[in-house]
Amino acid sequence: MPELPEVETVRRGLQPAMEGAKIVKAEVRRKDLRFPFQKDFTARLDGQTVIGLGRRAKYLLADLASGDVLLMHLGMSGSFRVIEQDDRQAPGRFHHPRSEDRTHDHVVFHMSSGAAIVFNDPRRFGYMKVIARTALGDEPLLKGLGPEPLGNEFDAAMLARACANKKTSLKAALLDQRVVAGLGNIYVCEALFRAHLSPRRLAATLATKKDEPTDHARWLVAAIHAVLNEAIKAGGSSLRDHRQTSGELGYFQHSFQVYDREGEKCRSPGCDGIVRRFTQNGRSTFWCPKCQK
DNA sequence: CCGCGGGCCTGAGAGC
DNA sequence: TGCTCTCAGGCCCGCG
Repeated sequence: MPELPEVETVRRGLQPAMEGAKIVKAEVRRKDLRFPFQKDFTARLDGQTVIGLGRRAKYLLADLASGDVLLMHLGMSGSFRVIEQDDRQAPGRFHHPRSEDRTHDHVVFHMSSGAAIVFNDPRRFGYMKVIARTALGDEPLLKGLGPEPLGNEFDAAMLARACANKKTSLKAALLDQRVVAGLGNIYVCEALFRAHLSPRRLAATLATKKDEPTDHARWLVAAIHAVLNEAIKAGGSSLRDHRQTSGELGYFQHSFQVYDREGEKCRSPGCDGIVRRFTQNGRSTFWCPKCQK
């Protein structure tokens, strides 16, 4: 499911239920998600107070009082929902994708407040792992990640430098988590559209020969900032699986300009182009050939 | 080192 | 209705 705005939406939804609360018991309902659970996974969570809930790229990180960090990734289809104590008696009251089908509820955190936090993931591309906070810097899953797109370090100069020696397309470069961490297929398509840049353009064209950022790099950074901030404000995009932790839908999908709009009219003012789709590195790219150059 | 394609899973939707 | 096929928001790994 989830790109940065969806993960951030989930983080904000989980925060009130997790921060300051204790995980009385962690329940794991199968032996693996994408990877097998660590042998001591539940033992390291049981009885732990959650100090804070953060996000790095598409990862959620729960800081525990023990000094461990619980690392969580939603994969393609992972979702969390928070069931308040009052609602646990009446499960029909909250909405959830496939709300009748609890088959894919793989992990439950039973919290000291009486709330249950349930992780559901049909495709099981998601995963969870407990690591020592002191080992965060060596964690292979996080090690290669580029800058946060909404962080201070990410600007046109940095993006240009990261792309300067790339031999690949702009689309592929923005999907590369080493270049910038947190974008996925939807928001890359949308950002390129807003910047009026072709997904086929070479990534290296964002930099001059002296590795200085071009105006295109500046447009693109502005477009990335705008689309992510707007999407977060909208609670993310709900296509198939993404829900907020309350069960509510995000609504940024109504603001898509190109994603999933193949054959429809370009929404750029004054442009009469048609949105097209093609495959790049095995993924669908949506764009307007008329106003993205 | 880099870039690409395959594979991991299940479910939804299209077409027959 | 039901089968088969394609596709899906991510990321690791092995290959050239």
